[in-house]
Amino acid sequence: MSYLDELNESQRVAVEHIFGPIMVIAGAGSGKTRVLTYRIAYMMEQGIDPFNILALTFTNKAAKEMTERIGHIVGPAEAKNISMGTFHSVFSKILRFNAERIGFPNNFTIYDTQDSKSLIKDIIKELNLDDKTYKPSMVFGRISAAKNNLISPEAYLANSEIQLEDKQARRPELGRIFQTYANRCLKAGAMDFDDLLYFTNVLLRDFPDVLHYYQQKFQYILVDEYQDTNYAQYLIVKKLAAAYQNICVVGDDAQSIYSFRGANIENILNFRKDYPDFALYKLEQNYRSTKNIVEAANSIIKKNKDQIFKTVWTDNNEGSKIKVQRSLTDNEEGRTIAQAIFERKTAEGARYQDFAILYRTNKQSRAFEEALRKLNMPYKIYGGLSFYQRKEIKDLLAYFRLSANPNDEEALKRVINYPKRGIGKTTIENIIIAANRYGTSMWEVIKDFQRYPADVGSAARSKIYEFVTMIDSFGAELEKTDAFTLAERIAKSSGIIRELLAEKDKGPEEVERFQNIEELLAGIQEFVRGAEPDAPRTLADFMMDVALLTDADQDKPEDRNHISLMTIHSSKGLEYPHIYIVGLEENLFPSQMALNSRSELEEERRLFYVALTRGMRSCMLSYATSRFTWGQAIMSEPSRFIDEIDPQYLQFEAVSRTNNSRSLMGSGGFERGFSGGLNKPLGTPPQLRSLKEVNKSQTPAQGDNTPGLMVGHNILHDRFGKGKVLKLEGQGPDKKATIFFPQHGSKTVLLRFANIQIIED
DNA sequence: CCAGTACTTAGGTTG
DNA sequence: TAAGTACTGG
Repeated sequence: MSYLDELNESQRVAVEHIFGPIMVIAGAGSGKTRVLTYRIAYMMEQGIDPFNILALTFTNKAAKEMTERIGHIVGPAEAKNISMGTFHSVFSKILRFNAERIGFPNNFTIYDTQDSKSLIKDIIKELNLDDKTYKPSMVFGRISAAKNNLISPEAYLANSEIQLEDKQARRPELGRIFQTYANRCLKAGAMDFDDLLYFTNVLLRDFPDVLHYYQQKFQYILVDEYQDTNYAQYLIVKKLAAAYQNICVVGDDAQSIYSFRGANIENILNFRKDYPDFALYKLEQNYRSTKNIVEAANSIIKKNKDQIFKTVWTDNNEGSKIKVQRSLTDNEEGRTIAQAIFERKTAEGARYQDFAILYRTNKQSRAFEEALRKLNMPYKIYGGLSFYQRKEIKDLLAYFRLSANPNDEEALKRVINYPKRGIGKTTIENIIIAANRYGTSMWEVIKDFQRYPADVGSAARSKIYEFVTMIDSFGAELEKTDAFTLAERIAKSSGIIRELLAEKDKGPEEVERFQNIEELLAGIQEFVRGAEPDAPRTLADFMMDVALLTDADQDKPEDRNHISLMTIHSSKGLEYPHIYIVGLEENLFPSQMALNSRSELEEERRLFYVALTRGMRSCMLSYATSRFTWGQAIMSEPSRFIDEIDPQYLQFEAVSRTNNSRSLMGSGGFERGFSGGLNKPLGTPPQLRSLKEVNKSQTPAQGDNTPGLMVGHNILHDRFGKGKVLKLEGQGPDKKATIFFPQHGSKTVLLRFANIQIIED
């Protein structure tokens, strides 16, 4: 067993201790992943069936890498049989097997945050609540927190403490929104991210046979990043492990940075209570970073009160000191860092992938992006708006979702009138009203207006009928056709491709949109092609976990030669030879919102600790003295975290490198400020405004502007040019025509307004 | 019904 | 600044 020789003493003990509860407290860079992979490989060599192993990781990427590494030791075929993945992905699979038990279809949709917020927004409107007191993101946050603590809507409403709290905060209707939201998700056959945990717990709580089945299946459980699990995750793991108690949790309290989504450091303490005879191992030797970095990080984390005592140390070289870099503006910071990377790369012959720029908030990426592009250095931004969040992708996915689960309300609302097919806002609102009245989904209503009468005109009904027929026809193909063929067909016959093609010559963004659709289709093709002979590879299969994918997951090894830009949160678990922690300013890092309490500030400090410990050989800290926020330059002070590092590990570089002729004038930021002032539109003078209002009185023709217009006529429109009349409908002032314009596609216009001439040809 | 424009307002991190 | 909504003219 050669790999055991690659472990130090404490690592080896943790690997070989495979029965009973154990906790591994693993300092940053101490070989935690190595312990986990070797432990699983070791278990399998001891004869444990991979089917009986459950390994929960924090990201899909970590799961994938670990599966690969275990595969190298025990063989890929065997490694594949381990249940390894994020909580969300493993639980979503369990839920799909058992969905009908809890009243969901097994092809339930997973709502992403966007979907959830959009639904909440609609509900707030429907309940006639003020959307200023009930801001969708705040409401969503409350609901999410409730679910992470396994509080049902009913329990929420019944809990007098919560109710009092909401009343005092002047949002007494939160419980009702929560209840409505849960109801609508159920009707839509949809779960949000939190539901994946919440309902897994319900399933295991209410169905002893299911619990028993999974307890028998998962006789050996490993949990990575245990410090970032929330109450729901804690309880589920506890239930699953109850029968055999072969549970190994690995974590580092110093790297707990997800309390905002319910992560609870108490779980570490609870572990001691739940398994009093547990074994505790500490991994304290850091193999990743220089002495300077390790010591600097230690000197920071020492300032926190809440922590489990441990001493992280390293045998590595001392390394260079941590440079502190000041810039005048955020844009100059971008140039300075890009320049610094360029110089180091040249001096050391380093590769691009050796560098990472880490920031607190996604929006900071811009300055670096621009600077790197100017210097022609390849970079990749992780996080932010992911591929699957882009509008055009979500639109197409909405069609896929509808095909698999037509009750999916968010998908339906998204595409029932996209591309435009003349189903307007009022129509959609009335469908929702009807659906609510009959306690059913929007789809059921539009499928059968006889059964569920709705206030929808006959013109709209016929268009809806066409839409329903189309979705039905897609649905009928789901099981018969492979994912790629069907996806392509949907893209075409939904009109999305036509829509994007028509806009393609508008500009580079439109071209990119079209390419994104092509990329998605190519991805589906690969999904089908990469399938094992008898594995199901339908579009529904593809859709199963699309909602759970992130950008980092589709990172291909071949194109890794770039500088990485990401938030510190998403850098967790990664390492880079050279890192640049930027935007170290008060109110940005630590975030202004974290200044209210000690515990929040300590979490920011842990975040800084995580950032520092990503670095292997060098680390630079950077801040700017002024920064653009919402179009205004705001002065900023260096972060307290810089002062908190023992100065013996720091080297201050007071003068900015790019402080050359160009920036004397006041670099980027100020330039922007100036031109902003100069180009600022003068604003509409009051006189003009009132003139416009006068004009209003002499507005449009009461009736039809183009009498005698018939279907089939060729016409000339003042904006869209030549076209052919396809359809006429409505009477008097509401009379409208659907006209096909070769250059613009088909449009519906009100004849009262449209400037149309009939032409002969 | 559609498209262009004026106005408002964002608090941050992620599966 | 940038995105999202409300308004308005055709």
